[in-house]
Amino acid sequence: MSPRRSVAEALGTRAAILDRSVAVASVEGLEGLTIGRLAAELGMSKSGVLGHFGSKEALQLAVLERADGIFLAEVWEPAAPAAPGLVRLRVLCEAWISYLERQVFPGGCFFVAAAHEFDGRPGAVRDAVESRFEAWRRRLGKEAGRAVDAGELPAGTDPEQVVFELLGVVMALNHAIQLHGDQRAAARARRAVETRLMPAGERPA
Amino acid sequence: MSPRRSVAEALGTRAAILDRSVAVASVEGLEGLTIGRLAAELGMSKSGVLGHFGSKEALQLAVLERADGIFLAEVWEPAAPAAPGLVRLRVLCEAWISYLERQVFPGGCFFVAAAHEFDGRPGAVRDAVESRFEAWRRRLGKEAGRAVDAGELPAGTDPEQVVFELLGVVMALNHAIQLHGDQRAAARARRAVETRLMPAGERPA
DNA sequence: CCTACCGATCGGTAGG
DNA sequence: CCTACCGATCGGTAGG
Repeated sequence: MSPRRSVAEALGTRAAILDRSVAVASVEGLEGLTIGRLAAELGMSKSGVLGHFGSKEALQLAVLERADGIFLAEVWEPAAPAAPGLVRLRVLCEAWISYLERQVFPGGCFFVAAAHEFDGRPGAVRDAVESRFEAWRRRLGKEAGRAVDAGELPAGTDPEQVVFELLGVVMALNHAIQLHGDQRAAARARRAVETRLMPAGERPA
Repeated sequence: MSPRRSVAEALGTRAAILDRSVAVASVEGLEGLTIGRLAAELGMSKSGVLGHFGSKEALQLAVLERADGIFLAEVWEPAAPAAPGLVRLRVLCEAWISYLERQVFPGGCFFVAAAHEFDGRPGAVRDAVESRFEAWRRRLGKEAGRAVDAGELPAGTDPEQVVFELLGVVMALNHAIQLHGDQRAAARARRAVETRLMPAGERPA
């Protein structure tokens, strides 16, 4: 009848564990995230940490969900008010580049890192990462398709091709920042996006 | 005066360890590569494996060197006979795409994976990965520069911008193959390279 | 949420 | 190249 911790306190603890986990996993990876280290950093026991999730895999899935919330708040939401089609696609790309430039996650894009870590290991974590990317590509593809339909991009442009190339630009930027600490890369990424999203009729000869 | 194993046998063992290591690390990562697992798979003792390298980090560096040899043989050497400039750059990109399509390393591009694994951890492995990428970017940049100088690419084209964008295309391809098993991605990558390496004067309006 | 514990595995060493 | 071993750490559980 009188739990030692209130529901609010338990939720606060859970949130604190997830915040710390996102920060650690961003740099060390979702496997490098260990219960023991997490417990020590939070001044808790290992079983105290694990009790909130049940298993390491469940913790990893919760961390992924938390990271997705941050990503959507940083990249998708700022673009939502923009006009659908080419304008929104450009705003999305700018928010995406800015998210990497500002190092919202200290280890770079959380999902790109998770994709590389888990693409060779079947399981729930891999499936979750894959479905996040698919959802994101659908979102971008929808805007690219609208831009083509509205005549803002050249007729015959394949929206999925555009999304593929934009994803590549962002991955190259993430790589340049994280591995080389290259600050000029953001300007390169912006230039590449600009070229790729040049409106119909404005292409240079 | 009479070692239990001849020098040739020791070199053969070392090569066998490295072959196995490259295959494992390609999928599980350079940290996921463990001495104990390697020993079990090779029917050796842990100290037998470790004796050839001295430490896990030294093993990782040797594995990286081995992977680099494979990469150069698969991607650089086929392009060496091609004419310098735009032709060689195109042949390089085709070999690079083919290397990913054929999954020369079962886990995808060894260096992209290693970059993500180590970009947040200072040390000799990280430095080695970074210098491999720099060498590769210099090679590509040199060909791109020649193509610009020869008028094969539009005047004013920034060779480093070209390299940045090509790296992005390849990274997007690697991602699509490894995470999504998307076989159409190679065609997308070829299309993107073709657009990016369109000769001066052949750009569509 | 804790203490106390489990078996497994890690990288590495001693000594041969 | 082996056996035998080291301390440390892993994810997870029992019991409270």
